[in-house]
Amino acid sequence: MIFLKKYKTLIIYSISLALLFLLLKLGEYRLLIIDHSFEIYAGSIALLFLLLGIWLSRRIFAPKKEISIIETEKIVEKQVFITAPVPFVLNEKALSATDISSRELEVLELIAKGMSNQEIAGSLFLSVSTIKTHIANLFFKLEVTRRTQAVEKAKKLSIIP
Amino acid sequence: MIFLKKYKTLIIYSISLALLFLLLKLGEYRLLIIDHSFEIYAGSIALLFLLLGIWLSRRIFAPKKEISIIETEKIVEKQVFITAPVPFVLNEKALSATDISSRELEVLELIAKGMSNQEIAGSLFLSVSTIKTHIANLFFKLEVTRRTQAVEKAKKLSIIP
DNA sequence: TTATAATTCATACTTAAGTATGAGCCGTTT
DNA sequence: AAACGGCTCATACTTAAGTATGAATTATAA
Repeated sequence: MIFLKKYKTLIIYSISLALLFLLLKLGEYRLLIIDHSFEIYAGSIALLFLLLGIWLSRRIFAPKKEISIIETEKIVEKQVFITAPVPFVLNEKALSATDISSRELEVLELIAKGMSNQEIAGSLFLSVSTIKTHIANLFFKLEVTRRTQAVEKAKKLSIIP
Repeated sequence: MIFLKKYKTLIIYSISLALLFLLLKLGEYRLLIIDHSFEIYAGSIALLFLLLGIWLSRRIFAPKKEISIIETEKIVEKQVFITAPVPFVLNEKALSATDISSRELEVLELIAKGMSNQEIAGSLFLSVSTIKTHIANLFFKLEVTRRTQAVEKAKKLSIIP
C-alpha cells in the first residue's frame, strides 16, 4: 500500500496514457467505417492532447504542496517571535521623517541604555558638550524636552529597539 | 505600438493556433498521398497539441509577477505585526523580588512615560518631595542611579510594559 | 568653488534630578 | 502597646541635565 502511495502520480499518468492510446485505436477503427469524419477525429485528438498537456503541466509545474507547507511554516516561525524576544525592525521611514542623523541616533541609543551624558561622551570619545548638542538637536527633532520622553517616543516610532 | 504590447500574448496565441491548423491541413494533403502514415500523423498531432497544452498552461497558470509581489507584501504586513504592540504580561515574581511597593510602581510607570518629577507629583496629587523619596527608594530597589536606567531595567524585568 | 549640513567643542546659565537626613501619620503585625 | 513598613513631606545640598549661543572643521552637493 505504501508502494501505491509513493508511485500514485506515476500510475495515474501511465493509466491516462494507456486510456488515451486506447481511444486513439478505437477512433482508428471507427474511421474505417465513417471515412468523412477524419477532421473531427483529428480535432478530437488535438483537443484531447491539448487538455492532457494543460492538465499535465498543471500537475508538474503547479506549486507543490510541500513547498506551500514550508512557506506556511516559515510564517509560523515569524509569528513565534511575537512572544519571544522581538526582533527589532528599524522604521526607516520614521527615522528619515524625524531627520535624525547617524551620530544623533548613536547618542539616542546610548541614552536608551540608561547612560549619562558623561558615560556617552566617554563611550563615543567625545566631549560632554558635543553630547549635549546632539541631545538638544534630538529633542528638537523628536519634539520632546526630556531624555525619558525621547526614549519613549523613539521606541514608539521604532527608531530604537 | 502600445496596442501591440497590450495584446502581445493574444496575438502570439492566435498566430500559434493559425500555424497549427495550417500544419493540420498540410498533413491532411500529405495523408492523401501516403496513406499508411496515418498513425504517425495522429501521433504527431497528439504530440504537438500536448506540447501546445503544456506551453499554454505554463503561460496561463504560471505564478504571475504581480502575484508574487503581493505575496512579498503580505510577508511585510506580517512583519508589521511583529513590531505592533506586544501584549504585556507583568512578571509578578520579578516585581515581588524587587520589593517595589504599589505607590513606587505607579511612580515608575509615570517615569517610563517620560514625565518629570513635577508632572508626576501633579498627576498623583503629591509633593515633589514625596516623588523624590519614592524615586530614591526605586533606584535602591532596582539597583540603579538614573531614571533612564530604572526604566530600562524595569522593562527588562517585565515590571512595566 | 561656494553653499549646505553634519560634526565637533566651548562657555555660561537655568532647571531638573538625585542624595541625605529627619520626621509625622497610619494601618498591620507581633 | 510597641514595632514595623508604607506613605507622606520638608530642607539642604550636590550633581546632572537641559538651554542658548557661537564657532571651527569637514565632507558633500549644487
